[in-house]
Amino acid sequence: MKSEKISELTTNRLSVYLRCLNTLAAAGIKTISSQALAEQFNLNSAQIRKDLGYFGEFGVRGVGYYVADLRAHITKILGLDKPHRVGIVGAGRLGTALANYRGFSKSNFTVVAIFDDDEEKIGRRIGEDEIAIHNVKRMPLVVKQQSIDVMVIAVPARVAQKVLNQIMSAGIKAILNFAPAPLSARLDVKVKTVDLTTSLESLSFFLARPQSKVTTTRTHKQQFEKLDEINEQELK
Amino acid sequence: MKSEKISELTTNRLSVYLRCLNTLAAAGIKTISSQALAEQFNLNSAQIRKDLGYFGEFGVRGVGYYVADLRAHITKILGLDKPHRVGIVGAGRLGTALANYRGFSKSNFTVVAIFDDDEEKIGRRIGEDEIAIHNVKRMPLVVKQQSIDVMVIAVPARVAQKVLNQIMSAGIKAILNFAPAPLSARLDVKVKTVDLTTSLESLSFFLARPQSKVTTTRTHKQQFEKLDEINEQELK
DNA sequence: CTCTGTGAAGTCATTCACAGCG
DNA sequence: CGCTGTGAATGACTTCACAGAG
Repeated sequence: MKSEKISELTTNRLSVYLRCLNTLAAAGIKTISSQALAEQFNLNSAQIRKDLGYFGEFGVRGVGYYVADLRAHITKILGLDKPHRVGIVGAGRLGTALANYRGFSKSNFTVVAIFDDDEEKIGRRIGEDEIAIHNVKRMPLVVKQQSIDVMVIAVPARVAQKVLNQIMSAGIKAILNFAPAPLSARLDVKVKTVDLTTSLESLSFFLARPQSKVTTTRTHKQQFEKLDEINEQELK
Repeated sequence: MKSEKISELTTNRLSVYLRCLNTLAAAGIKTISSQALAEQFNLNSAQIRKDLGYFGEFGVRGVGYYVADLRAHITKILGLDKPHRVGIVGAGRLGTALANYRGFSKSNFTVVAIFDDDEEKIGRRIGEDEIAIHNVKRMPLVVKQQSIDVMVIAVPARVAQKVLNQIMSAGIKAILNFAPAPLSARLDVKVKTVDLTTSLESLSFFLARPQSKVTTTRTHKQQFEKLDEINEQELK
């Protein structure tokens, strides 16, 4: 176990490995080698070993990794053994869709509050879980009361920096940003931006020049494009 | 103008530059140097010049770039001068939220169809634009009729690969995937995955070890974290 | 004299390849 | 003997630094 700096590329991949292990565990597979794992999910075996190597020695030489064991380790590494409580700023379409999204719960994330500045919306409750919409001004208070540790920005780009500043003032250190805006944050605060506009525009570039193949970032290429093995399943 | 391979990191940044130029144009600024652009938006001036350099010589030495001119060039490079027609597979919460999202239109994207396999939903129309929900089996037909060139996957991970195969069969070459699943695609098809689970889990990792600073991918660091210049705006 | 465009250098990430453990 | 863990090699991306255009 070293104390090197861990790249975000590595943490992203750990999340992917965890997902793969979940699939394997569900299939009843008890043990797997880095090679088998790599082949099955289009990854690189050396990279798996290297990524895991930053955190310890979880494998057994000559055998591979015990699925349940490795799963527990990665869960711990990613801090998913402790629950996270999520707030969403912006009760628009995206914000409410995210509030209702059930996919987070598997990873121990629960949406517990929504914030907005629209008097019309404040006080209402959203979705089956009846999540309350609070006045954005009460954020510091609600963050404390509800023990929120992750905040999602789902507001227009125009006000994103202001909202980010409020979130930082409320003491939040981890933020998932959906606003297509360049944001500045303190160094002790982590902002992860998901930019749908950029994603689409990048796809548009690909369409605009089908001849000159765009080089995909290697990680993604491996993860998502298996060389030619087109596995055309029947149309449903 | 060279004919090198363009990295996806570059195309992502072109999209960001375009956004910055839009802001500048709106502010009435006619001309800007790579340095000024970099400072204003937390970018690196050499990288801006290098990125642009792959496509031509758009600047004027001693002056910088003409905002309107560069904007037109990048728009053309990204293929945003031609409209794109988008289909969404999955009429769940995420799919419908995306169908209603107005942010795409600025970039010349229009959502024209939704697909689902739920008989309850097929035939209905969604949102102000009354976008029809089609049977996913009719995808090849609707793709042709509506000239769809970009498809969004907003279905559960379980069926994502199957849906991707159907999309590829329908002749689509550019796909934005929201399903948290490892997908395989033909090499002539571009799949861009937006993985909310991985994003959140990566944030969780950051929270789990605040001591050892995670090294952010440099591009993002520059874009989103301006060294210490905390600009604490008043709470609204 | 300023700022672009670009080789060269530097930094970081991935893949190779193999020593050595179980 | 198979597979991990890891230095060494390769490759990709970013930043530096400066020649030369305007």
